[in-house]
Amino acid sequence: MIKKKYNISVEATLEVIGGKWKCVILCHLTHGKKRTSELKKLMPGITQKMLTQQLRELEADGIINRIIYNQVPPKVEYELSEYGTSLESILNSLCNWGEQHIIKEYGDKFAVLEDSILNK
Amino acid sequence: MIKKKYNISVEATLEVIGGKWKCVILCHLTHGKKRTSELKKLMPGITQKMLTQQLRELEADGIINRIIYNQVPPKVEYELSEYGTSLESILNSLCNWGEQHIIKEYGDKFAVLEDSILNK
DNA sequence: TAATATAGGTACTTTAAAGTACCTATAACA
DNA sequence: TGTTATAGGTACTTTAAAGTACCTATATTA
Repeated sequence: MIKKKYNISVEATLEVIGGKWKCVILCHLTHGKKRTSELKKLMPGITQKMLTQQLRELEADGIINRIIYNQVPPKVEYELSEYGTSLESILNSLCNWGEQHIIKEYGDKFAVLEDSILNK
Repeated sequence: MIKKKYNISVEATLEVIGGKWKCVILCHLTHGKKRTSELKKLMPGITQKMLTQQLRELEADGIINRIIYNQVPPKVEYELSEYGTSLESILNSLCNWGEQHIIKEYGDKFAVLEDSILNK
């Protein structure tokens, strides 16, 4: 374990949930455990490689659990770990803020949020 | 104004506060307004260019105010705007989570947080 | 007169993040 | 037999983020 120096504690948070995809993945997982293929459908823009890569990193940081079912074709599910749930309120706040921001910028959210996620 | 499509609202949040520096800058500004040179001291790793660039973007998104004093040498201060304060609780949570995470990973925060920020 | 402090601009380069393409395994089923 | 579904690995390439180096202005002070 290499001891890094941080100038402010938020840097440690960003190491864990920073980047383009991790918050998105985690927000989806706040709504319950998901299979890899479900996550892919929820995130049309992500590639297989990036999805697995981000999931591996989140797993390594203890944020999510990987549940492997021994069957063919393979089935794997991901869920927030107990530690991961300590991020839940932050993730919800980030989502809510985004929604309000969209409303502020565009008037209503229906104009810019994909139908797929509004019909939930 | 180009209408973007988001697959999840948190993407809108990340557009505003994502990246390596914005959360750090904003966390510092939650403790009150700061001059450019103060921010540079608080963030030894950031370059002049990145700092100004990030500040410009945050200003463009309405998150911070830029206060210009007409004097030489120049004096400019940055503060959270009224809209920016809607992020305050998120920023505090992100800092607190990071601190807890550091403690979890390293046992105590003194080992990895720079002295400069602990002696506050 | 020349140095200092402050804030910032700009062209260019480097690095890290992300993406593309192609590969694996295997049971079930048509 | 060969196609499908699922999850994932890997080498390589592209792109965007970040960094480097060097430039500006001007009142004040030594």
